[in-house]
Amino acid sequence: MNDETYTIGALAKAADVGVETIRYYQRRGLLAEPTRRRGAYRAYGAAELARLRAIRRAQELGFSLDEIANLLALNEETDRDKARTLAQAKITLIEARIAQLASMRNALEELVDCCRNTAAPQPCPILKALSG
Amino acid sequence: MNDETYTIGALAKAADVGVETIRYYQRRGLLAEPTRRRGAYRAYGAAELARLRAIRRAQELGFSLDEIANLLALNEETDRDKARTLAQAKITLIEARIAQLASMRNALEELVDCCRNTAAPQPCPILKALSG
DNA sequence: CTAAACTCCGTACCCAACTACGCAGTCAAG
DNA sequence: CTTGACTGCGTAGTTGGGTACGGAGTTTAG
Repeated sequence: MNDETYTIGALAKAADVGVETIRYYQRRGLLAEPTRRRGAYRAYGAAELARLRAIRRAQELGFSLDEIANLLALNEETDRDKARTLAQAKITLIEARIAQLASMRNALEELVDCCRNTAAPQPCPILKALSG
Repeated sequence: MNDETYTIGALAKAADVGVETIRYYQRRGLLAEPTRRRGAYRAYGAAELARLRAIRRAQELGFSLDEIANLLALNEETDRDKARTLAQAKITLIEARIAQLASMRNALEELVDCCRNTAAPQPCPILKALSG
């Protein structure tokens, strides 16, 4: 366990993911199957750690694993346009989702306000709105 | 097919859901199993149609089927506080999700802007940000 | 009366991204 | 050299909200 090679467990700890997650990424083709060390254990290096961290960063930006596979296959110099297009498309989707959530929130707030401003014998405006 | 009873297919069409969705809601306990008409077919009425519509409205407000089951079990007069509490909690969750999405969008926009403002020989800032 | 359309039921499958399980083989410390 | 942790592998289960399938039986229009 020097600074060049990790077992799967050490890599998982370093990248703060589960061992099964790494195996899963390999099955999905998101992470290359590494060379095997003595015996049959996988041996990983700094490149795999960096890639796992890149996957996590991309996830935090909202990309799916399929999209991440595409992104990470791009060339940093020659595929700038492709990367920007993918990012822009993701922004559009995120904004659509935000708008949808905002309209849910507004509708709910209206109902809650209405509920607060009417007295007890009247039926609940929230439940009323649902039932018809 | 008069105006009092529906077969499952007619009800599905009236509520704009699939036949399988109705059967699924019954399995989940969200919709009561109706009395059977002549033969072994289910016979539905206006109450079931109203309930399906209520389920769809609640879904549009962001509630899960489990939450909807709870909501629809509430009494419109005596459970006002419970309904308001549930709605308020949902608003809080929605706002948290919106904040998360907004921060994704901001990070992506920063990268896209950066990408647009740097020239071709430099590596793509988006891909750079991912890889480290 | 027959054929089409509908309904019955249970069960399996879909999406995404894991997570769990079980048992055999391997490795490192004492 | 043993013990216990770790790893290998394939397969199955999770969540949520359904959808699809297949082989019955039922209904209804012509």
